[in-house]
Amino acid sequence: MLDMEWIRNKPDEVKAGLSRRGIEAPIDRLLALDAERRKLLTEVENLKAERNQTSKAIGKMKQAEEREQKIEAMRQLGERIDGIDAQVRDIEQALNDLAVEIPNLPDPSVPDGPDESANVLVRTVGEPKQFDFEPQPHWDLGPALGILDFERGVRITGSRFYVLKGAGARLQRALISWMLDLHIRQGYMEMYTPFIVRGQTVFAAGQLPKFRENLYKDHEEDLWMVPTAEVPLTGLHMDEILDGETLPRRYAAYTPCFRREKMSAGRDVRGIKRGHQFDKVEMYTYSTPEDSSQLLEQMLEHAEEICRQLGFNYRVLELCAGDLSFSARKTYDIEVWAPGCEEWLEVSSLSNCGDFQARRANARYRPEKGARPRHMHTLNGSGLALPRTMIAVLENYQQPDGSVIVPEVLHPWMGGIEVIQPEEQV
RNA sequence: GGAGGGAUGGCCGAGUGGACGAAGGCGGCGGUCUUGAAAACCGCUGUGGGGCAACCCACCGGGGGUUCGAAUCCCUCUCCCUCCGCCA
Repeated sequence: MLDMEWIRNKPDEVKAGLSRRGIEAPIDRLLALDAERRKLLTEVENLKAERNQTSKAIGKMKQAEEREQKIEAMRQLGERIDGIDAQVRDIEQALNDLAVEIPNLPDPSVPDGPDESANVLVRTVGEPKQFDFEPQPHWDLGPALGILDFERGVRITGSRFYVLKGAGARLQRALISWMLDLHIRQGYMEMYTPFIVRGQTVFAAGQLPKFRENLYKDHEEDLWMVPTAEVPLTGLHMDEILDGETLPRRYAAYTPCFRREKMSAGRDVRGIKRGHQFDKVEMYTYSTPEDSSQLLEQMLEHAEEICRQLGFNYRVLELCAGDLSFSARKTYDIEVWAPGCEEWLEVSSLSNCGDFQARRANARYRPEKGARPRHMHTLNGSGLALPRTMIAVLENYQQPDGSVIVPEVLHPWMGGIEVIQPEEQV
């Protein structure tokens, strides 16, 4: 949610920012409603002041005649007040309906561009791994090793679901544990959150009301399955006022993520790259407005550390204005090279959302004792998305015989498995 | 799922429809006293909105209603607690 006061004072800047995203928001309509709202508010508040004052006096009146006369006058005044109040409510509803659909403004440092083709390559780290044989894609490797089962996933649930088996399931769990432990060393507090949340929480993160069709929802209750840990972590401090000295606060959480992705049916159908359910370890930071830019760079570094320790060849992209997601004002993506399916896989997306989500969540902090509360800034970033990390591990560490070497950093969690060999009896 | 009880300011805890934005206590901040500290005493101590100065409006879990006037009465929803049932 954008700051109404800012829209009122700098409408041209707001329009310019939104047009960089390729969006023409109804700012003028918003301003007209806002002016009307304030006009009516001033009017009705004056009437209420009069009513309050007279009602107080009525309580002390002795003469029945004067008393009755005033009561009648106030009854009529009350009707006028009710009428104007109803108008104000309608206007506020209309105002809100418009405001909640307007995306965040891009940070001034974000490059121009209409879509992903204009994203800027920040750096590439490492070289594509060289093989003296033809590297296989994971959708061949995994089933051959008996650690990845598409047929049974489809049988249980439907298309785009799969089962990880044996060392495959264990490898994913090892990645989760290792990444969480690394994030703890990087200064994050590990969190375990609910995986289904109320609509208000989804709204706070920005996925509602606009992206309803991408979410799974309980059929009779207002409960939604999380599309990312970003959602419960944004909800964590809803309606709170935190002590400024406790910022920044860094949280890391493992959650499954559920996405209907109706829009993307037909894309990336092969393999485990894009499913309706996937696991992710997420980093999240609450910060002051002053620190958030620098903290985004830090979180990027923290995610890159994972890629480096896994020995990946990866690249960092900065998203252009037209490719930013709804709540973000600046975003970096990290992509790793998968030699089997021969593509760059987005394993992480790190965003500074500024005060956009905090405003929707009413999450504030007090800079110092006695000072007025301000909205915090929120930042989120994957560290990392599991299926794509699994793809990169399998495809980069494969050997000519189809076995896969387990990266050394994961050994403590693999129970002695250093090479994944074909499983028996699966 | 069934029965009952509750929800008040940072916390605890009062509150007969008009004197309550709300007693009292705790905590916090400032001051007096003191060489310093403690104690004692005095004062201040919520959020949002409109004007953006004085001031005004709203908020006592959420929403709706009764009334000239609601923390206080009515309806409804949510959440919490206790007991029973069921379960991991």
